[in-house]
Amino acid sequence: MPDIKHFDPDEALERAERLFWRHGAATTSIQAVAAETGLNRSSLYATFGGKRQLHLAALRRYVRLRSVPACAALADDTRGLPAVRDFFAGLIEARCEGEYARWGCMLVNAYAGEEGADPEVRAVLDEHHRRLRDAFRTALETARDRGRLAAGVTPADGAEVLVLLAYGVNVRSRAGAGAGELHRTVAAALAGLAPEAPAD
Amino acid sequence: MPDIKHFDPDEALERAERLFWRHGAATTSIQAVAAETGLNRSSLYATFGGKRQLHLAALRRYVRLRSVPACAALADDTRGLPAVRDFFAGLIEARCEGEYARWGCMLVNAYAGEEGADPEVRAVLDEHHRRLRDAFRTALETARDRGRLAAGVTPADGAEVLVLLAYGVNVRSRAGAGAGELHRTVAAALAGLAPEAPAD
DNA sequence: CGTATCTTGGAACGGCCGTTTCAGGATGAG
DNA sequence: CTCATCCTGAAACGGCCGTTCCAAGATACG
Repeated sequence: MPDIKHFDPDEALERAERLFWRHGAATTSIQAVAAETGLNRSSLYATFGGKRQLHLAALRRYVRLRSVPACAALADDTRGLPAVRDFFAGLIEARCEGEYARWGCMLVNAYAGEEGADPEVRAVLDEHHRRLRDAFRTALETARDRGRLAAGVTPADGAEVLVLLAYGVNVRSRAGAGAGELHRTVAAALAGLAPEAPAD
Repeated sequence: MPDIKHFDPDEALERAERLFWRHGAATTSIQAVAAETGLNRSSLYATFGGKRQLHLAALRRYVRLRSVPACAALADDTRGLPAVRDFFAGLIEARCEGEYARWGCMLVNAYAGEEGADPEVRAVLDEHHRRLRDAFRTALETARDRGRLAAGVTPADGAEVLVLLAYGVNVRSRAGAGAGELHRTVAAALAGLAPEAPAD
């Protein structure tokens, strides 16, 4: 039997993910990934195939471990608007404090970069957009069914608005917007979704 | 007397602006700008000083000729919410149709790229953010003074929400979102700003 | 026309890019 | 232990990067 890998591919991928997330695909070199992981370039090429595939794998890891769980938590939260409120609270926290502060969202960053032209990247971005929108819609449908959604708002349209709002939060947080400012802004936006006289 | 420039610097800057806008700073080379303008690299360096300064100059040109006029039109429009509605209509049109379709906003693109780490770039972005927010606030104050703003909304908070919404539109349009979808979403968001029973 | 001054074209710089190649070392089945 | 198999490290590839340098050309004053 052959030799076996001397490192954990997923741990290396996580390091690559962070570099791509923080600095973007264009300005992250294979050299930099090799330095960060402690691996030789040959091992990276043997494992992932090249920069394009490595970036895609990192993007998909980000979706799998960060975007999907957050959307699932939102979709599974049966409280209606409070679920939306907590989703944004967690988003702002993650974007403004801790290890990933001011990194923005890796997917939104990719939207704005040249890498968005790649069809496979675009597919990942579109899939994420749908997932987040559907999670918002589920939460808004719950709110509506309980009479806790403002009269003029449909869950479908409201969900699209909330996705754009989330994109805006991701953009602004990368430029250093404070958590307090973002919390306040999101609260104002969500206030428009609740009925004038909240039932609780 | 010396020789005189054999080209129009602002025309060259506009070509550079378009390249940076569409492809981003990291993936636009001086070579590419030279090819696009028909100029030699020496002329570019003699006129603009280097890639960093060229990119900054292009960014500032974008602000001066595109962002500032749009914000001024919004701030000078005394109709209140209809001014906001028309601002978004023009934005979506520019982002989805015509020459610059699917280029997004050069400033929002810069937010997401590595170039956002540059303090001078950040200053341009912050200035633009304030300008757009203040224009929105002016429009919302007008609406409020005429009783055409929903009860729970303050102009200051509403303006911040609208800026995030605009950022979201810019992000999504770059990924190919349709004008119809964006118009619909923006309309839903703006509906939340108007009083339940519109006065007109 | 001569000349001082600036622009221009083109070559050249070192350096990093993504990628490939290959010898040598590690592995585990037989 | 043998050996086929795969992995690793290091060197090398051509190519493009941003930038600098310099000779040749264009210009407008005297």
